[in-house]
Amino acid sequence: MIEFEILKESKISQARLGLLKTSHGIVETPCLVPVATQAVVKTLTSEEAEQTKSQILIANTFHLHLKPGEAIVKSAGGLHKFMNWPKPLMTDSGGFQVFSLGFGRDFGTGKILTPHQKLRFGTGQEEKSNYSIRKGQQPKLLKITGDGVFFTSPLNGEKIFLGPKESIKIQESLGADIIFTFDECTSPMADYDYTKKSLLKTHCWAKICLKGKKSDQALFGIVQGGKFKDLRKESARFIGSLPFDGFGIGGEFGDNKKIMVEMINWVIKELPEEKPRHLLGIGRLEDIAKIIKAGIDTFDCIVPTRYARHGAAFTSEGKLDFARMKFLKDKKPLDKKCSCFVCQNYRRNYINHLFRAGEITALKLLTFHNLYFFNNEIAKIREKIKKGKF
RNA sequence: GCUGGGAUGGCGGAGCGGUCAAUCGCAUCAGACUGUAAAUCUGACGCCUUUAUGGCUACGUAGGUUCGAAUCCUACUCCCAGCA
Repeated sequence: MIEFEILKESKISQARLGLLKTSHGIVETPCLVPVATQAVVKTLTSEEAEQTKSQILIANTFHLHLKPGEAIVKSAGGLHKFMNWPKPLMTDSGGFQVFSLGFGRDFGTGKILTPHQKLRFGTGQEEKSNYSIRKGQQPKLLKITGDGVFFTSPLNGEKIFLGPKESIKIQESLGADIIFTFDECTSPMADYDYTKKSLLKTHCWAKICLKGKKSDQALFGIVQGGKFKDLRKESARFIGSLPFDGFGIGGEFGDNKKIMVEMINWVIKELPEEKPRHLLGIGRLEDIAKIIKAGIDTFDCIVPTRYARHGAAFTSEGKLDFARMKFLKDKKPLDKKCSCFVCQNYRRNYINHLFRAGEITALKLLTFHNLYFFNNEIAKIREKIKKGKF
């Protein structure tokens, strides 16, 4: 079980300062939840992940079900022991893979359409959008049914069925502190009718998850509804009315950032104030301030970690690309304003050399720094909320 | 000195008569990445031109054969291997 204590609510925004108390420790919110899909923050040991000031991680039900299988994790004493992470953990339900291995894969889009993709595909709202996903349509490699989803394993092509009951059962075996309902994350290309039908399914699954859960883990219900205001509000009202321990806001966020913040506003008004709100899969640096101001308590995002592996360092000077040769002659620390161990001990020329030489340590150093940097930026925001300045 | 092999864009290396400004890899540059099929993907990469089914210069050097040569022939220069 968890307890959520709101320490302070901002008077100038919807932001709030809180404590999310779990049996594995307390999370100060607002807070980034780094992604540990396969029970690891890629490139880091759990000890290193802790040193980045990360307070809580999120692992993935679908991927851990495939490999190594929840039985292995359970017999190891649960996820915390398995990965030697003593702090709080979340598991995502596998609902995102309904999108990422489905329509996301088919059309090559993420959950926010880029301007280029918008031009190419339309948004699903326009009548003439040739590529919008309509009611009854199925992804190429998945079959989405009323009971759950038949996946094609990306590892070996095997058929895998995951529904609300299966997801909860797996998440109980994994043993995270906070688990999520099994949902369908919809595509930004889904039209109104598709989204509405999907929403009803997600709602039905949410009830099954709630009913099927036997453990004392905290269960968060997930709000869907895409970019459509009435559906978002309907979903928030419905999911918000159920006795969940907290709420996830998931799904697509249209084709621009303004809409994203607007959508969060629609949803949050309908959710019980006293419970924690988790925004699923959003967390670029430029988004973080906005979503916290909109009232988000926790959010997970692959940006600090994946971008690191692609050579990007987020610093007080902006985003630096360590795939570029120019840093070979740069003897400055990665970020002179950062106090992480990478910035204290290593210089840009060396990190650049390692990255360009294909050395895995470069990925570790950049991952470590990026997480530390993100966590630090968010700590500053918490400080501002405390002082009434955010 | 003789015999054999070779010289291709920043590098490595394909091509062996036309569809070749030249496969591919590396390097370089640019872009993408938001509940991780992601240490990944996309694009540019002789010069000029905003674009092209555009122009120019190119496959060691100099000639030649041919309607047409990176590709065939001759000479030269250099490199490599084996033998003296």
